[in-house]
Amino acid sequence: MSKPPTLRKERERAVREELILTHARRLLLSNGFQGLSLDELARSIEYSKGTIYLHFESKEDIALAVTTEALRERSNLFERATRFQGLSRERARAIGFACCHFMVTNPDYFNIDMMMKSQSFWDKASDKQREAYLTQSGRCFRSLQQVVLAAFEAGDLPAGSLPPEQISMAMASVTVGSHIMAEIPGLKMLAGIEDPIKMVRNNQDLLLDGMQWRPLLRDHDYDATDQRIRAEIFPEATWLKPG
Amino acid sequence: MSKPPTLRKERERAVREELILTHARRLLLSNGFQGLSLDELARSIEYSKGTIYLHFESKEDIALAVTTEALRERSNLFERATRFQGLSRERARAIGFACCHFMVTNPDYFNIDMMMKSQSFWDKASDKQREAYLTQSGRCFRSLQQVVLAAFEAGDLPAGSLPPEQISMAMASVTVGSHIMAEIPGLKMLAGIEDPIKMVRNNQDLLLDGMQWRPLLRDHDYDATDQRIRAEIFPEATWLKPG
DNA sequence: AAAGTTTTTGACTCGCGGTCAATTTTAACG
DNA sequence: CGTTAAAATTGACCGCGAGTCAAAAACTTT
Repeated sequence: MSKPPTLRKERERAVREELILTHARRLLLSNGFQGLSLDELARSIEYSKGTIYLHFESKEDIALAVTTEALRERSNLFERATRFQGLSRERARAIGFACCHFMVTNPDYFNIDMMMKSQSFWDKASDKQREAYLTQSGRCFRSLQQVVLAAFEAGDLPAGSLPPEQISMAMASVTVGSHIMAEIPGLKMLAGIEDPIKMVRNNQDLLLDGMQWRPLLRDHDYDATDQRIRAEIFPEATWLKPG
Repeated sequence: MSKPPTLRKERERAVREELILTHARRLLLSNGFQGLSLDELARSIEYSKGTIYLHFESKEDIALAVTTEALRERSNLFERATRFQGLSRERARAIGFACCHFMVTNPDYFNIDMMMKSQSFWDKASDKQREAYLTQSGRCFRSLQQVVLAAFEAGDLPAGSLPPEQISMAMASVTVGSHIMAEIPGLKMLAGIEDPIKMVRNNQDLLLDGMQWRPLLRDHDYDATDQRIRAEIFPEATWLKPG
């Protein structure tokens, strides 16, 4: 009994799965979830529709997989951010920086991600994809939490004010909310928001000041911190104007 | 030429439209947007599917109309909140209170509302419904803005820190974001959030403190303010524990 | 009560997510 | 090689649901 080429088969399978996801991402971003047609996707990848279903349980499953891929990238950015050498609030700022960088790099990620939150959507995805998504979410949250805990240890956050989890949640909340508000076309006009990223970061600053996370915005040159973050951690972030 | 009964017809038409919306709301909340079937809706209202299309252009149009109805109610709450007699930050708190009250009263509103943000959805709605939605959004925003401007006039917000629109946007952002984060089942477990409303309000407080909106949280008894808000403006808000 | 007008209908189309029997490709063996 | 067994791939097919429109019903006018 010769060793069957199962390894090669597995590799080929993985390659094809990536092919599906690559094209699915493209179609998702250009047409949205509703507009993503599995017949079109099958045509794109030059395999039949049935083959797609050897990899994914449903259309929702595919979308969740695409989202998780992006989320994994995001987690990587967060982990890089936590490694910034500096004050605790500077490291928090590095995570905020990572958020914004991800936002710029994946401008349509949030639209898909928001859909995941609905129960009916979640239900139609496979356990495997759900688990993968939660794993990546956990990585993001843990990076944030790590920085918050370090801030308490350093005495940069007033002890006993709020539990660390709630501080992490507050930071995530303001970021998500700001991003959503920035995307609404009507309100952008109404409220005169010109730069979404600037709004997100302003709101993060306000929240962190509200928590008394030292040094407060007015007591430190965070523009200089941004330049260091970019130079030392995210040199690819060309959206940050130097100086 | 006798006056034809156009007025009666118009009234009947309006009644039927309301009938459609009432049943659509019920079905939307129980089955979600995907799960809303127009055949089922037609059966519910005891009219044919064709008749529904005399009132609305598409399924999306119906969902938008349902959302706008809720948003109108929300605007009413906001306008009532602005009438609270007190310090500027107390009035801001009254709006936050209104948000939470609306959240409790319409627990599934946000899920539908989030869908509206996607371009493909918005495109399929009629101009009429789009306009109505924006009108109500504007009312909400203006209530908030009014309170912010009053705060500047009273000197409760430091002049020159941020433009008033950005302050309003920040408040809206943190509220929306907190609500979304609170709804994620996995993270609720992960971060140990027990009471979503409490989280929303905590985050609002942190943001307002960060803006230096006086009196700061620690300098004032806002629990007492809440009791007054409930007593004077929202007696129907039974979710706020007294004392 | 007949003719004209408006309102209402539900059978129909069309496109899509999802399935599975049939077909093709690949591996196994003498 | 040729043959056969197993695995992989396919695309015709199904059911469902949004949206349409010719025909029927209801109503108004003369």
